[in-house]
Amino acid sequence: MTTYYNEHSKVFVSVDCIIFGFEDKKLKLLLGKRHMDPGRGEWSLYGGFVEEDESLDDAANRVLYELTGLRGLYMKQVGAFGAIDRDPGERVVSIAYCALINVRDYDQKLLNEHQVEWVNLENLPELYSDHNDMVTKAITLLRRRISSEPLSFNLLPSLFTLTQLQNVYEAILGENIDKRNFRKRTKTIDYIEKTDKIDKITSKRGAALYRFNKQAYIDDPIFKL
Amino acid sequence: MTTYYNEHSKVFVSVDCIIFGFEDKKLKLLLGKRHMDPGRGEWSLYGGFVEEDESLDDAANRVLYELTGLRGLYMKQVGAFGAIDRDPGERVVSIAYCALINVRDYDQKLLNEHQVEWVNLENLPELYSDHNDMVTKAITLLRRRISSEPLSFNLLPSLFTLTQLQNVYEAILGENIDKRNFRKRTKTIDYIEKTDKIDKITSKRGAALYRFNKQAYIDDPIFKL
DNA sequence: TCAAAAGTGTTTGCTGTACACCCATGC
DNA sequence: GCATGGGTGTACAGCAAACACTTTTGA
Repeated sequence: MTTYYNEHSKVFVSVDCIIFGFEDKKLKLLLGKRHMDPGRGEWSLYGGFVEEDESLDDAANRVLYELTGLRGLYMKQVGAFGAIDRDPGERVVSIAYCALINVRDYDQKLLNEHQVEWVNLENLPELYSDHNDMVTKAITLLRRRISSEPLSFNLLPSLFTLTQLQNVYEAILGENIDKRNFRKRTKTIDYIEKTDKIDKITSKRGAALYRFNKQAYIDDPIFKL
Repeated sequence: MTTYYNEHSKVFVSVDCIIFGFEDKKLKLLLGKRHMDPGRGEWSLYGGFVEEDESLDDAANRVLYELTGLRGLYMKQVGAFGAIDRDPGERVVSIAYCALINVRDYDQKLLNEHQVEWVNLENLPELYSDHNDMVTKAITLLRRRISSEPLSFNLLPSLFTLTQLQNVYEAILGENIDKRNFRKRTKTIDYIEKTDKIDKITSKRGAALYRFNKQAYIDDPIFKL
């Protein structure tokens, strides 16, 4: 039961993107140093203000596109952050969004252009404002969801080996997984399909490449890994 | 990396409260009819604007207190809703919060005073704006959390019978639970304590009253029911 | 005496977990 | 020929699910 608008104050609303990537068996985050005040020089998530003509989701996708040049990425709202003085300049409410991208899809030139880099989650620096809280919450959600939703594939190329897939789970959950048990489980999942292609890059013997059959998942959306 | 504030537009930010209650083996929602434009007369969640001197969480707690006169209730953010035209009047971004309260703690007089009522979740009417979406998301989160966090106790009096507790789970999960298996599980949970009190209201024979020992939970916060 | 809710154990199947060795290849 | 990562099966335990009858008491 809201009361009349004009008795109330407006605030800035922004979105901040927690962008996860995966490389060298490690989870990474795309971070940059702020190049404006307040907080100039501090490590920060990449964000932007929500404009009049766009929804929150649109704003998050726009910001992500500006940074990566990629569209249609997996993205999910993490939550709204609204402490009074969370932004040192003005009152800004920010909606955090979490994205999962395949590091190899990300154009290296853009790293320099936007002055961002992939930072290992393990040695996360102190971030601007409440961005550390945002990251913490995003990781909690990611850990909870990774076993019941097919998110892991977003962090990998469309063709991947079972070892790569297992490495993603180990990085996110922060624990070692038994190889035989893991592969046994993948075998029961119909839409993790073995292709006839072989990856010869990471091993001498070569490893079978698998792919995620999205349509098969949509037809029977049960996931447990 | 946000750019300068004054290039951007401010918007109204509100909170909306999804208030769950439990009575007669049914989950209920506290709803009212809007008594102002836009949307006058439509069923709606109870909400309010976020003011300059309060955080989002503070605003949600204030709104909930205004409505119920109760403080310290369980409350959790559901998410931010920000479609451009979600509010027919002005651009308003709203943060949905979910609260769990014991219906018997709620002063009946306030029902009339605020013109709200408990509505069975099963026959939920069409709500103002995107409030149905908020409710749907809140229920999804509630279902997911009820088995791994001690939320159910918030919907019950401090002393409750195991049958009442089971009824809460059945109402939230929407399925019948085997009584013996359910009670077996409760027995393994140390902080669901049997008291020496007997409830003689709902049964002739009388049922043992239990209580949730919050401190014991905090000391060993593992929950699985 | 009957209706209504409380209370109580056992069996069975399945799922999750622990565990170690051979294979193919490039260098 | 050896170092590197790929690939495979079994046994056991613990948990989850199915299942039916007795007890108490107020009306």
